[in-house]
Amino acid sequence: MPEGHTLRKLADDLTAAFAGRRVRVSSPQGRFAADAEQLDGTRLLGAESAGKHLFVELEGERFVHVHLGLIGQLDVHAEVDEVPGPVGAVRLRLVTVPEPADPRGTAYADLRGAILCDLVGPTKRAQVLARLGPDPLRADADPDLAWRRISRSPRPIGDLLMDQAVLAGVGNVYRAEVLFRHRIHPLRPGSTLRVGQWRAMWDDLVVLMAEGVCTGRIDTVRPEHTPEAMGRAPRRDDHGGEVYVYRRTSLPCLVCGSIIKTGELAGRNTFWCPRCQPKFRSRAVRSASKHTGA
DNA sequence: TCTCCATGCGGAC
DNA sequence: TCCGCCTGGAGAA
Repeated sequence: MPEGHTLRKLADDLTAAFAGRRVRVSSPQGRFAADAEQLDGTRLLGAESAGKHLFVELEGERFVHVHLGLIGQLDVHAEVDEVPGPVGAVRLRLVTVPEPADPRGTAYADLRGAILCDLVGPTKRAQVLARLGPDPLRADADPDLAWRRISRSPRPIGDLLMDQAVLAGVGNVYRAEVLFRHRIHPLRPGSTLRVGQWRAMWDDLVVLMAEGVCTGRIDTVRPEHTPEAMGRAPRRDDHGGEVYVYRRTSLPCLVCGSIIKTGELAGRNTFWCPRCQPKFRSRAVRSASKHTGA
């Protein structure tokens, strides 16, 4: 279940296992069959991720554009002795072709359940990239582009962080966690943030997501809040990482002990601590309430 | 064994 | 705004 760090790791794994090698391309499920036939036997040049999008480049300026959506998965296997028969609905399968000059073992990759699997050219690829906001995992990303959108928008920051045109690669877990780490309520309007708060969140995402690429999990708790440091049981969850608020509804905040709240934002559940992330009140409201005692 | 829900998004309405 | 995608883990039955 992917946020940007998952896609980056998949792109790296695909590149390591397949780059420069000729591949058999098939679609056992059949939905990509016509495109697979066109690509079969060509050389795979590499893979890259942008936000939650993955592009696998093959000879002839052709790219397989993949988006895993919520339930898609891509399994990459390097150096296997034998390629097993496809299990389940495999939309796309890549298998390396042995070549005498290449001593590496066979690699294969299976794609299932993806929301998107299209064969595209460089123009379409460029269009997809142009629609995306800066990706904290890309060295060429410009956080000021995101700030321009955020600082002008009345939309809640929790909504803006999930908007891939504003910021690419952040999903529901990183959204909830980075807002907690910076003590920002998810409903706070983007236009009320200060630039320093945004830059701090961006810098944090750059580090957190890079760690996620290395570990394959989303860990966001600081050293003093790890299970070891606090003497508490580690989290047992399908994503495996240690987090402050994500899916911790009704549990006590690791920092202050308040009960974690949940609510829907941008069509998804989000989570926050009511004490660590106080509801934002504008200067005008604070000033008025000071006078009225509210 | 069944049912629900989930790190997401595009398209129909 | 809802539904489809059609996987897989958790908890209910």
